[in-house]
Order: sequence, then structure tokens, then C-alpha cells
Amino acid sequence: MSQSQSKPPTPARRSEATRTAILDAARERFAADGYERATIRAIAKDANIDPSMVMRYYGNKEGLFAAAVAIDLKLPDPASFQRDEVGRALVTHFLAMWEENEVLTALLRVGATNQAGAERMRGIFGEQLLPLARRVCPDPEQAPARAALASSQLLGLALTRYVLRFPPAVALAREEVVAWLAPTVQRYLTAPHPA
Amino acid sequence: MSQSQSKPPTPARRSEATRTAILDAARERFAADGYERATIRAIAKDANIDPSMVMRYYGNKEGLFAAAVAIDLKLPDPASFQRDEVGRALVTHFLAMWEENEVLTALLRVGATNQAGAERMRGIFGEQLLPLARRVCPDPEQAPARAALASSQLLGLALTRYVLRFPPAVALAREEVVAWLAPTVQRYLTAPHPA
DNA sequence: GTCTATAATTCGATAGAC
DNA sequence: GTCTATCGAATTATAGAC
Repeated sequence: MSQSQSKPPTPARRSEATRTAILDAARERFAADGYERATIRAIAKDANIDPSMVMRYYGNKEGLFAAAVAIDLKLPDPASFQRDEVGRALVTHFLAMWEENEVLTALLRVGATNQAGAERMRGIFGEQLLPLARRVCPDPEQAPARAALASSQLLGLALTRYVLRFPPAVALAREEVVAWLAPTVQRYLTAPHPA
Repeated sequence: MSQSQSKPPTPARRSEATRTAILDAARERFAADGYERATIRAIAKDANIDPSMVMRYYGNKEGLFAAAVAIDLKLPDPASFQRDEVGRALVTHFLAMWEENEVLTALLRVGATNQAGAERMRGIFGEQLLPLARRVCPDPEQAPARAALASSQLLGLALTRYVLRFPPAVALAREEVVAWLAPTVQRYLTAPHPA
């Protein structure tokens, strides 16, 4: 890559580049190894910097994790699709999110064994999926339960496909996953309560 | 408890009791902390024995884990219920299994960050759920995919309810979980392929 | 069978030179 | 901003006395 379009490498910008390199490496390690086995030393080595820089920038390991897994699910606006298409829209969107980077895998792996990770997961799904559920489900009072049910299926697929790597779950084509899961998520969010 | 019905505490039986005490403590710790943070020292302390005994009996930490998470899902015989009730039967059975002891929670927590744990999880669901899927699904060739889809929903619920502890997922009554999830699992196992 | 002592690593975090 | 050196703590695992 030419530098012709880049800003000049002032110390401030160099620091910026170092920071993002650290976060990229941290996401990879947390996603691959979980919180405990993702060491600051290994992350620094991946980012080609000194371990002490990680501490300087993020204070401690928890601070690094918090910065590395900040994420916006970028859920589609319910106004952008028909109400009976919310299941398909959500499953499609989540598959793309899981495969475009490693933040969600890191969150899931860490959330399974780390209190702070689980809390972060609760926050993200509570604050970002719940509002959408409130707008599409029949009774707003049921929105939390319906959002949790939809989460259980979406996260369950991610667990078997990207973390545990069940061979048949990995082998499914994206369209097949959508075809199977969309009706489930649709029902959890919009169908009448099953007695 | 009176000892009147117990066998005499010969050295052999004493050793047996120590072994089960170790495994019980190990399951608890693995379920609560995951593989890395569940230390042999802590497990030994819980079991009121010396850490070196754990090594003596199980060789190393991996051997202890393998012994602690051996489990039979005890899936119901497909002959014992109607074909259109397999979803309800499976969800009901799994809820009971998850809540009766901590083996599955330990497996899920460890499987998320540990290769051996993930492999164990693949083995259990592949060898125990797959045969049942083969007997109830329309085309045996689709059995692996259908078993994986059913696993994704069952494990996803366990993840949100017992590991990540999403408040709405925890709050759901058992019967509500069954009412919502049974149709999903039923469809994954027996409905025609959704084109 | 049970326990003490300890070897051999590894990690997060800090201090301080340049 | 960057790096070297290192501390203090914790871990698995082993050797060997009793």
C-alpha cells in the first residue's frame, strides 16, 4: 500500500496504529483461546509490540478485553422489512456478523468462563436485541422472554458452528441455516404465546 | 447417616469414596470456573484431600477432566413416544438432565475454551443424539444436519439459561421452555426440508 | 495411602533507563 | 513512546519420607 493517501506518521497517529494492532490481535487471541489462555505476552507478540505497551494503553487485562470486544450489532431497522420477515432478516444479519470478524466469537468464548464476559454478553443482547423485539412482538410485556428465546437459537447456532464446530453444523450452507432457523426466530418473536 | 447399611471401610472402599468425592468436586469446579481456572488445588480442597492424591488417581489434569465429565445422556427410546412427540420428549428430558447435576454445564463451559472439551462435546452429541435422529427423521441422510440443528437449539437454551444467565431465560418456567422449544426441535427432526 | 517439599514454568504487573 | 529487567504470585507436576 502506498502512503500517498495516508496521514503523516506523526507520533499521535503511530500510537493510533499501535492501538488498533493491539485490539486486532487481542480479538484473535480471545476468540481462539478464551480469556485465561489469551496472554498479554502472546497478544503483544502478534501485534509486534512490547507487552508493556499493552499495559500502558489499556491499564490491565480486563481493560484490554473491554476495549477489544466493544461491538454494535448493527441490527436492521424493523421498518426496513415486513413484520413476517423479521426472522429471516435477523438470521441473515447474524450469520454475516459472525463471519465478518471475530468479536462475537471472542465474546462467546470468554462469556462462557468469565463473569465480566458473561455480563458483557447480557448487556449487548439485552440492550440491542430487546428494543427490536419490543417493536415486532404482539405484547411488549413478553418482549424480554421472546428476545431471550431468539438469542438462545442464534447463540446456539453460533456455539455449535463456530465454537464447538460440530461437523454437520459447519457443513451447512448459509442459505440452509437461514431456511431452517428463520421460521424459528420468526415464531419466537411474533407468534402467539403457545398456551 | 448410619453406617449400618454401608460396606465396611476397607482401604479399597475408602479409596472408592475418595475417588467419587474428587470427581464431585471436580465437576462443580469445572462447571463454575471452566478448565483453566478450576485448579487441582481448589478441587482437592473441596474434596478434603491432598492435591497429590488427585494426581495419583487421575495422572494429570486432563485425566481428571475426562473422568469427571463422562456422561450418558440417557436419551429416551423413540419407541416410547409418538413420533410427533419427539420434540417435547427431548426438550423435557434435556431440561431435567441439565438441572439434575452439573456435568453438562461443566462440559459446555470447558468445551467453549478447551480443545479436549469441545471434542468431548462433539463425541457425546454425535454418538448419542444422532442415532435417535436417524430413527425419527424422514431421510436418514439428513440425520446429521437435523441432529446438529436440534443440538443448536438445546445447547443454545442451556447457554443462555445456565451459563450466560440471561435474566429472561432464567425466569422462564420449565413448562414454558418446553412449550416454546418443543415445536422447534420437532420441526428440525421430522419436518420436510424447507426447500 | 497420605503428606511435605519443591522443581520448573508461566503470568500479570511494575520500575525505571533511554 | 519504547524497551529491559524483574518482582511476586500462582500453577502443574514430581520426588520421596512416613
